[in-house]
Amino acid sequence: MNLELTPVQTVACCSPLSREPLSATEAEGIAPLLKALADPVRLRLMSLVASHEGGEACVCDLNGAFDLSQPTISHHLKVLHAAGLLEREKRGVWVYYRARTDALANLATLIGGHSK
Amino acid sequence: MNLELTPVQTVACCSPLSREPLSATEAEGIAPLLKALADPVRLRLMSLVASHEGGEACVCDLNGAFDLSQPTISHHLKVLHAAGLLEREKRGVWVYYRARTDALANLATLIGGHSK
DNA sequence: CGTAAATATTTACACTCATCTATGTCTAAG
DNA sequence: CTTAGACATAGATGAGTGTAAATATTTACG
Repeated sequence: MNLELTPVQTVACCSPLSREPLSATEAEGIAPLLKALADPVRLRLMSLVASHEGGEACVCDLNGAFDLSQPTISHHLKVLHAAGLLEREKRGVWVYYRARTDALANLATLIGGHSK
Repeated sequence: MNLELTPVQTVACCSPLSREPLSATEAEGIAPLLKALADPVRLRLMSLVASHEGGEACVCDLNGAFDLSQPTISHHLKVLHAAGLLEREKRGVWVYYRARTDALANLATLIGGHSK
């Protein structure tokens, strides 16, 4: 039912914001990625995972950092995963999330346009 | 009525996502900036303004690029301005918007963390 | 002053979203 | 098989958001 390619692929295919105008389809591909990051809880989740030892963290590590219910954290992780910003891997009873640093780097290049 | 500091100032004061965990207050300061960008129309608006000749564009230049009513474009510009991503300057009958490239650069550094 | 043009504000509404509670699924251990 | 723990899903609710229509504000020019 979904005809879109993953946001991660989308963000890698266009020049920085200030170089040339974004097309409508490009913008519609990138916006979901930013929308996934545009939440305080998800920002902290990304930061926690990305800065965690080994570049990964299990949900049990993350739940404690927030004053939110476990399903809420699970929901936010799902959003970040759906956007392609987090990778999931189940090991035994635990689920580990790893940050997609390439996606973050591409996004940063698109926004800041520091080089290419 | 608003007791918060501008998001532009907020984003400049913390290390990249993958260096150390974001605090709750930091995340709440940065999220509005991303939320302002997390819309296809606003992304294109930022791109149009930033890539326009002279780094600025008047609303009359922007309205035509979209299939939306003028008040809607005005609304989106207001959101970007409130977030500190656009500067406003009225010259005669026209209003010119200029992209806050420093804010974009800071945001990119925070997300991508390419250096410091 | 009066009119026209450029842009902003207000109001209203449909839609999305963040969160909770309750429940389900999977894995490991007795 | 049963029980417990880790994580996900489902459904509900209240708050927020994108859009349009109508209206207001500002500026330029006769």
